[in-house]
Amino acid sequence: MRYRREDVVARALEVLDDYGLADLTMRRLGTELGVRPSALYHHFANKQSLLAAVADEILLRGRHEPSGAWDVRVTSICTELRDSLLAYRDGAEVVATVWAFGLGATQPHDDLVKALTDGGLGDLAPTAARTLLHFVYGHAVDEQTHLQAAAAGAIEDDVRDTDDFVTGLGLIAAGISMAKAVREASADR
Amino acid sequence: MRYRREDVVARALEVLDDYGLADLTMRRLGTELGVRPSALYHHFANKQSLLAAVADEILLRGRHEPSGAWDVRVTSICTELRDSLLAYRDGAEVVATVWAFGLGATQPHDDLVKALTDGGLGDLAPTAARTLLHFVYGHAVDEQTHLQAAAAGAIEDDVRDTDDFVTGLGLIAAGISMAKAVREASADR
DNA sequence: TTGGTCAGGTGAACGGTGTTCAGGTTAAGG
DNA sequence: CCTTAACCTGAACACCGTTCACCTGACCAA
Repeated sequence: MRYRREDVVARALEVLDDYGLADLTMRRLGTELGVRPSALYHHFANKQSLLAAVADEILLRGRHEPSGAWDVRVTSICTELRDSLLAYRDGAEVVATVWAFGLGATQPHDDLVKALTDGGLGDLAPTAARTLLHFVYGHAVDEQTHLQAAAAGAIEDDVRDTDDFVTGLGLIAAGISMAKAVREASADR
Repeated sequence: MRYRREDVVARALEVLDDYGLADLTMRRLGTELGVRPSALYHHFANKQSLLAAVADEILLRGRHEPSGAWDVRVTSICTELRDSLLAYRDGAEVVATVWAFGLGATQPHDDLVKALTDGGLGDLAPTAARTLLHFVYGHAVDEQTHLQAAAAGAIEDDVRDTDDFVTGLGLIAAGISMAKAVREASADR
């Protein structure tokens, strides 16, 4: 059986979801495909590139074209991003890492900057976008870590995480509209 | 030469700062101390425990007793936390990881919850604290990653990171005071 | 039909990693 | 002086990502 790059990514995503990031090794993925690990280097320069492709695939599968007023767009981008991250085991960590290393996963950032620019945030848009992203990634990683610890029986679960996310996001959204108001007031002088 | 636990932590912090997290291996640390790697397991159950101790040491060295009005206290906790994280190479990643895994580094969180509770945020305090922490950790990891990439000549540096931090922190702080105002207004009914 | 090209895969190795464990050594205290 | 406990050794185990020379089979042009 011969594989193409996209086949490898799809199988990697399955391994990730079934066994977790720690068990997503080149050897494991090779075994899963019935192939020596070295064969994977025909499709990816290194493991980081593989993970970058996996991250992009996670985002692609959960993607919705943003629409509506700028502020509801911001909220829905963040909420749907969170859903995407939580849809696969360790998805948050994979995507956050790839994004931090600048190897991909730029779609949510770009969408946010666009929505915020449309909202008249001006040169505050990139800062606001990164602030939102840091929150979404941080919260999702936390939640997924605790979820897994709870599944392993280490701690009891905390079902109020969704409320917590919505509340935290609302806090930042409020700060952003306040900054927008200040910006517009000073432009009126 | 025989060592105590704190000696090992101090040396680990030096290795981290000089060579980075990737080179902070049990073998490397052992060599640095003139000791076999297995000797380190007399002081720490595993590498994660070692890193947890290193994280706590990083926070301890940069610690200032928070004082003043609740809102300036929140700002200064976050700013000084950022300074602590950036004071050692890969410090942000180490502390953020340890915190995410729930193995330690709880001081900033506890300080924030206290300040926010004093500020009358009520049961919103934990959520607000985590929102702030996600921002500070995310921002610091980003900054440190890019700083290192810039030092390696991969990209040009971005000196406006401090402004970016202050702006982002201000955004969340504004959201928090707004939430506080809403909370107090609804309490007046 | 033949022959060349090349994406995809093999097999073996290299130099690392965290971790375990039975046993040795050394400093401190009764 | 002798015991106890903290500290350390040496060797191994089971992994990891990555490299490289070589092989294989499908496809396509002549």
